[in-house]
Amino acid sequence: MDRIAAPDADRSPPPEPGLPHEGGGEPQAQAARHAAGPLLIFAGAGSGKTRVIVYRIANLIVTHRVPPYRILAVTFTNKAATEMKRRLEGLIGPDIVKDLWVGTFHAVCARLLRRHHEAAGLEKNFVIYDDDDQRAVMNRVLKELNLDERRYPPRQVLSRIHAEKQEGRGPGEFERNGYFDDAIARCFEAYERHLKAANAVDFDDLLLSVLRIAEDPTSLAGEDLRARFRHVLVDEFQDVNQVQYRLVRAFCKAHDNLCVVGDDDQSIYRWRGADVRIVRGFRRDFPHATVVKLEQNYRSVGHVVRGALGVIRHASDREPKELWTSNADGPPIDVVAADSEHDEAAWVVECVKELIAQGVSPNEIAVFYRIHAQSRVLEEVLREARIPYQIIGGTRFFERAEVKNLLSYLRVVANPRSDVDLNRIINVPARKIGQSTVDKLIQAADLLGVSLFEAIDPIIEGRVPPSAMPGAKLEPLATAAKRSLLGFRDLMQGLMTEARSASPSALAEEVLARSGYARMLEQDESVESEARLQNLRELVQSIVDYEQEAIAAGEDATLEGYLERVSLVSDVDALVDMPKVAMMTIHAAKGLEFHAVFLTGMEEDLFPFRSQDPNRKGDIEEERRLAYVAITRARERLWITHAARRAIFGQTRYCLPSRFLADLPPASVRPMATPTSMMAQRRVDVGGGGYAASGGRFGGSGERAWEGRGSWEGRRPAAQPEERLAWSRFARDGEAARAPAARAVDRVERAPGERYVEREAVDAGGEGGEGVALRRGMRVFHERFGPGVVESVDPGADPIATVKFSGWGKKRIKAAFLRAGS
DNA sequence: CCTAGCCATGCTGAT
DNA sequence: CATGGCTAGG
Repeated sequence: MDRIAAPDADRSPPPEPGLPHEGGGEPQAQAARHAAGPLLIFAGAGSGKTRVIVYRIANLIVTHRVPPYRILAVTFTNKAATEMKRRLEGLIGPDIVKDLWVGTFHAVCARLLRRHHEAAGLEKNFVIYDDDDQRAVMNRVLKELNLDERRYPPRQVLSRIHAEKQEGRGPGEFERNGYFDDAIARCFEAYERHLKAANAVDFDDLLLSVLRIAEDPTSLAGEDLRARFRHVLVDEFQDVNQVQYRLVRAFCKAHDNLCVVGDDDQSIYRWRGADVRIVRGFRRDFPHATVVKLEQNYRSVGHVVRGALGVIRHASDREPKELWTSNADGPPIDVVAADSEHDEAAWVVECVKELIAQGVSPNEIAVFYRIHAQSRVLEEVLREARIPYQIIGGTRFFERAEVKNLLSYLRVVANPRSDVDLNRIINVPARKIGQSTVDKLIQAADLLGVSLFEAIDPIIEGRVPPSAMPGAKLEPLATAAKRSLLGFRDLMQGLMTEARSASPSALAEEVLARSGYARMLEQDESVESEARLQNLRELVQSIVDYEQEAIAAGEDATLEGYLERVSLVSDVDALVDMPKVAMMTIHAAKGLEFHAVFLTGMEEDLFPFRSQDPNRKGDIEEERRLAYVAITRARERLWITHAARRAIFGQTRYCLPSRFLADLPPASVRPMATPTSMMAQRRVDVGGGGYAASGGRFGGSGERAWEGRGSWEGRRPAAQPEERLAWSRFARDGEAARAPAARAVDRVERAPGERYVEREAVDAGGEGGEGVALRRGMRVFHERFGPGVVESVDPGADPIATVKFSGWGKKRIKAAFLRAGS
């Protein structure tokens, strides 16, 4: 009976495709056996695309005798790369696998760029600047150009620049429209100049630099890049940007042995330059391409597949395809109405507990959310319940201040020209080098045209080297500042000397000891300092891990090697196979699958997300595809939760269920409400005549395929009318809400114990209808637009309210046409 | 001239 | 609500 304890027992595995001894006429096998020329695989969610790539690589090596080092397989995360290697090792053995080029675009390009750094005008020890570093550079640039950072927010300027770079354009090709763009163009130019001076690259540069080399017909390095690979495979092809596409085309120029696997329905990275048109235009670019469609889903139960299809069916502009499955229906999707984010979290934890009690391993359970800010409440409740969990992303380990500080020390040791890193640590721990001293140092560096580190000696000695501009004059430093600066220089030089002989981990220990960083934290006996020390120990351990891995792979463990790896890992990659419940954003969930999935915060404005900032326009279509990705991660059990109110970004919002919920086929859904939510509901029923009698969209029909089936019914009976209400009354057609109007109930911030107070207020309110005052945050119902939330009210004899409706947006409505909604 | 504490202001998603 | 810029104190 227990399908939970044995998750995939009733699932037949897909046919084994593609190994030489295998026959098979399935699309999977066809794709795996395809040997030469362009190949496009449209792979629906759960159709086994990783399997196809793995078998195809094995086939190329075993049958077609392609040397492994001539094969490049690009994945989207390091985790996917690791998984791919693991599976290949089982097929063809570790010795062959270690010669393959498997990795993310960024990791592969970093490796190639180390090899061809000269062609890109970089030193071999270049460092990779992350978001924070980039912002620091941009702040300096804005200051240098005398631009007001209120008018030119560093984030926005950077995002413009990244957009350009992702299209393959440099400052020279920047198209200006108006004088605002002139400023951006100057920032762009200065930003590039600063990176270059610091011997640093950003993420875009990793790809762009390699691309420029690869597309250069005259350079030897370019020739090497174009001839290096004989087969190129790209996973998640729907999410490549122009630069990445040009890159793979350059790699394949000689032979067109390009195999791409993608699903336009899962394109969720448009905001970072991904261009779905690339996958859609592939057949135009490669008219002789073989096209294979994988449309059978082997992963999920029927209800989950149909739920996902319901959502994606409404997407405009998709490649025609129809995902299907022969898997059993399985349990329906539970759509759960909660009262608040706390109520939602409590529900999730209860369900998780139950799953674990059923024997489901915690690492087969995942909790998804749209944005990181949602994770905190969930985390608190899980911790309280002593359920092991792991948060993927968020305030990531490598973004913690202490971790970044230690890394900055190491990066300066590796590359003294890295100004951002030097600036970060020059006074950490505090060593009496304050802002004014640093300012003078920056000024000196600008004047002399050298890095901050190189400017230390000249400024201390007050001498101007002959290379400097004529007439250059340095701001004199106070004696105390000179001494501090000298101490810092000696510290760093000592560490650089140490680095020549010590291992990276030993060097890290030295940094902590000599810089006084460890002592600073030890002296402060606060809990935070304790945690920071622990994080630093963890970081040192990660260096040790790296060294051991490098030795095992027969490579040298270098500081540069470690720093590069650290710059490119994401937390998804760190997802360990320990029995922990995984919590992550949906973006991080792409490519993963779990037995049970909780998709939380399914509310308008949160998912689909809409920014407060009216200048930033969301993309509903991309949000829809994101919902599709989320749903298709679940193999068997899927809960989708939404809350009626949610405190987020420092304010309480009143929320409508997401429009995507209305797209789920009713027959695959089991609507529910948390106990607290039901209480809230009953209050309204008492006050206004109630929805209970109305039944609702799912009430009384024969649509409930789940009725009386499966062990879940017994444990969590859901067929009580009340429990369906909170969900059903927001069904898209608004049918459920034809019930007699409930009167105004303002649910603002009321503790559970206060609910009778509220009810009294309702009872005292007199007749329904006119006498009801509309208030901000109140839920209302309109005959045509359905349920909505009041945003503001223009008072008067005939008040007009601005109401936000699910799926309709904001409308101005006369209060007389509105009924209280709940 | 440095440092520590205060107040204010932006916030999706990630290699 | 967290980082960061700013001010007052040392």
